[in-house]
Amino acid sequence: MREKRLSITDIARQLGTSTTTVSFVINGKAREKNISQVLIDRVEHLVSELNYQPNALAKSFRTGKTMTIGFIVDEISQPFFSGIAKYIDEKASAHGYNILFSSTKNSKKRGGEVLQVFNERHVDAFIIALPNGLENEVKEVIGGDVPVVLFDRYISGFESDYVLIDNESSAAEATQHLIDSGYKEIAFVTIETDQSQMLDRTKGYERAIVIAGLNPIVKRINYEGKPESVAEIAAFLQQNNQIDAVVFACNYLSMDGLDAMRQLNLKIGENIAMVSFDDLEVFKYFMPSITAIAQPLEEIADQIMEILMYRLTNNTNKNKIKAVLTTQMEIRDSSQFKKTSDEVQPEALTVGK
Amino acid sequence: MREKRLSITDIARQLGTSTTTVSFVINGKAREKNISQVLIDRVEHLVSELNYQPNALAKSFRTGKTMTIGFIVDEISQPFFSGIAKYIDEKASAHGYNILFSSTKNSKKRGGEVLQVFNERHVDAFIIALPNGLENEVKEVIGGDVPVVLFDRYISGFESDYVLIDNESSAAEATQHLIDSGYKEIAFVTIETDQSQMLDRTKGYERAIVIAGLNPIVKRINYEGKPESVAEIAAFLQQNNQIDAVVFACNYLSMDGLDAMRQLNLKIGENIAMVSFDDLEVFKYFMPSITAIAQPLEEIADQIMEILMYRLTNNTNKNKIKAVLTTQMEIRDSSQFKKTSDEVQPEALTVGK
DNA sequence: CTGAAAGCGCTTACAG
DNA sequence: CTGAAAGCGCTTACAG
Repeated sequence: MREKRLSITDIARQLGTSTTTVSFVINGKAREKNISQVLIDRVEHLVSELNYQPNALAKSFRTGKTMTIGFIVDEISQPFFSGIAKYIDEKASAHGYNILFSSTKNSKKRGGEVLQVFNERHVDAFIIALPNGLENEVKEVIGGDVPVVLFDRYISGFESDYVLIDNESSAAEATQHLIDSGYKEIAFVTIETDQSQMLDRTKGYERAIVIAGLNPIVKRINYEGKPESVAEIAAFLQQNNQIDAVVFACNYLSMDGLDAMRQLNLKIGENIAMVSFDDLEVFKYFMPSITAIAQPLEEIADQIMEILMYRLTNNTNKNKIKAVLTTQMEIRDSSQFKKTSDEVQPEALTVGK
Repeated sequence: MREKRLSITDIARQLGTSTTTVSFVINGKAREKNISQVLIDRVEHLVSELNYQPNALAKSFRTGKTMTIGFIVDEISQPFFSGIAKYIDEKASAHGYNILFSSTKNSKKRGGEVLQVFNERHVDAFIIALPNGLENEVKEVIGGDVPVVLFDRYISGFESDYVLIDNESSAAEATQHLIDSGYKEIAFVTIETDQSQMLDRTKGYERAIVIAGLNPIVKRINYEGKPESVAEIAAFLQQNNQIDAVVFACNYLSMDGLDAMRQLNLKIGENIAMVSFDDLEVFKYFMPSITAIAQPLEEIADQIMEILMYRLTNNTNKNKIKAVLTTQMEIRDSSQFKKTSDEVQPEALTVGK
């Protein structure tokens, strides 16, 4: 099928006209180029009769546009990223764009390579959750003429279009919710990182704790792998057994925390409360269900695509666009009002296994 | 940066040689084409000095190869598909390929469009979880000269390379496990579909049930959306309250089932046992943890890529390759040996909200 | 209003 | 051993 494909020359020849005319008609520039209606009709008729499809490769080569968007994230299989990917794909497809994706594994080296490869492929735009330390590569590789929208995290001092959520106030809200529910020893589990979203979440937690006159208890995991993380969280909770509530700073930490608490035989909602930053569908079905800060995935994707489409059609405005979206706290059973010790049903401890 | 790019002509001119020679050297054909070592060295030296990168678009246009693989699934955000995507990306990147993805939303129409668009973009190969009814489109659009590997499901009578799992025996094994654990009224919840993987899973369930002399109880959800599905499952469980165990045929049904059981206040592992076809990380941390059939994601991706690389380098072998992988049943608490009624702790019913 | 033609940056058959 | 040149299928400045 691919071999016998028609070219624009075939169409022009059959019509006794020029490729110029055919090209103009096909690309909807007929009016603007003052092609006569008769010719337009003849071209359109033959094109649809022969089901002629222009060769996208030739077109890309000629115009430099690939109708492709590079989507670069830490790991595509993380629910947050695959959720964003879903909506980005929907919206990009509607505009005739397709998504080329790759995961950086949170590695600067791998991130640089992906950036380079996608740039060589001439993607028309980039959507990136950028690993730290890659600012120069982004600037250099992309060289200013390709639209880039960063999301999930920002690089301070790095000018770019951004779509973010209000991490600080969301974390503060989650913490305040635990305070309001009567918890006094509220820990915050995050990762050892300089990624902005994690720092801002920590800041929000600390702000709420300090205002309430409580002691901040922050645990920073040096993330090397799931088993290590689970062990570290378990050790932390064991060594600080005064802790009555935990805010986990992102969904994989919440997961690791659930594993740790299970291993320690801690009963969520009984011995310990928790809130997860990032919601997952399952959290609703957990016993008890898990309170979570839900990021507005579709809205994030919407904003990203809106900015991108704007840049793609009109990149003269050099003012950077920064969208900061709000989150939604889904209050569930894991953060119920704190039971005093005599309210705890002793038999509860025997159940759930 | 993009504007001032060097072309192969620049290199040739600076070297006083021809583009032919430069092209041969760059593409590693220098030896084969008997280019003298002196010339090779001079070309390589200048290329690396100027950091010359061939224009990928020109190359694709000329050769028809895009070093791109089209990855088409129902929905990229489903954990099974994003998990496969993760490994496919890793392996494809290692071979210099990148992944263009799109979701079909399980729609024949949308699937056909994606197929068409990716084909026009000249992807070098396709990896597809094919919606039913799209066999002709695949055949027509792809036209036989582009490698295609189908996964997750097969289309009976449609010859192609496949990577599948042994759905029937996996479902039989899961069912048998429930039988062995003392359950007698074991239901199977699937969707109304003619997709092979779901039919095979149903077959496996029925086989085990019949051999054990039990009554098959199959519920087929006409999947229209999550709330409807949850409601249907809930109604089904309520109307058939003799059911003491359920096998859910895929991960989103397991999720919906968890929601339904929660609404009915059924305690998993107490009032009702369950096994999920498809494992999720969270199932390990559930209270109780959920027994699941785990598909070997990385192995599936490995097989897909192995077949693809074989086809991409040597597509003369017309015999189709069919890989059928085995699953792993992760036995957890949701399918514990059935408690007799006096063993059930009555207070359990008051816990978990 | 329309067409002849150059040119994008490669690859490769062909000639010597 | 090496190079001049055609050609892939488009787009578009230019001429009329």
